[in-house]
Amino acid sequence: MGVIRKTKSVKALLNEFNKSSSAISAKKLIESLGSEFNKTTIYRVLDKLQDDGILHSFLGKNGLKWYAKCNDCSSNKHRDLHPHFQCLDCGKVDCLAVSVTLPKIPNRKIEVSQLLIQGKCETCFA
Amino acid sequence: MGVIRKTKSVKALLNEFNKSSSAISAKKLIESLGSEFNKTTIYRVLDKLQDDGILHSFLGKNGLKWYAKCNDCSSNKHRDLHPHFQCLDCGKVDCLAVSVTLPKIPNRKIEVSQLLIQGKCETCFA
DNA sequence: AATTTTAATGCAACTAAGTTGCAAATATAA
DNA sequence: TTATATTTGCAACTTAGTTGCATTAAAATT
Repeated sequence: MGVIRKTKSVKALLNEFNKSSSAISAKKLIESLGSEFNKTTIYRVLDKLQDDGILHSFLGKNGLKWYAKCNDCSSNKHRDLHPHFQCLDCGKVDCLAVSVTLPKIPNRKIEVSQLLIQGKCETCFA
Repeated sequence: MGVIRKTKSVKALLNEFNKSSSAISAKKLIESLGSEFNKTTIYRVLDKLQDDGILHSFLGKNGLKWYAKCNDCSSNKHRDLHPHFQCLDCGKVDCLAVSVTLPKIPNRKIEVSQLLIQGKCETCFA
């Protein structure tokens, strides 16, 4: 919730997410920006952008952490179901603009949900 | 697909999964069986049991790997949607006996899906 | 039952994503 | 411009999971 400062690293990261609407893994961001910024900084800025509701995160293949711009999500709560699609061939991950209805689960309180769909993307599905 | 041998480690692991129907993390299994078997062995047996369709795996909180007994899943393909519920308080994970309908996604081929629901379980939801 | 074959195991060293503490640097407020 | 609070880099660390290889133990063959 902190006041986020417009530092070089914040700008650089936001810029990456504005280039395309795909999700980007922390690993990838460190590959592309790691010579300019320390990986600790990258992790911390991503964290902060998530806290501020600008990005949301989820786990992809192999437990890698991915981030994507929040579109519909309210800034501080992430209660909605985020379906993500990861291509098992090229590794690309997209947020799907589709809503999924959760099953009714009695006696439990749902706080977050994560739906990861894996397969072949438009490009790799020949 | 290899012929799986009935070794001590295989029996011990199967025994753990027969004790309860909850999912168990690899980490937990290493904690409870790690003095008797090497962690490498545990990881390898889990892998093999998965290959043979006896267990299935998925990623929980923090990207930790969890395993659970396969009930409805066909032995070699895991195309069905497996909803899992992880309690954010006590950490317990259960396979939900609920079916979830996947959205239609044109031009992509769905191979696996994973739905992780997080919140408070029956016990922790007071 | 003894031997051969093949798969399973232990060990130690490694990999890699992500984290932590702290001193130095930088952005913002005063 | 100075004071304050946040951000950064660095190096060292944590930890889940993996790899190669020599040894051991199942199961198949004789």
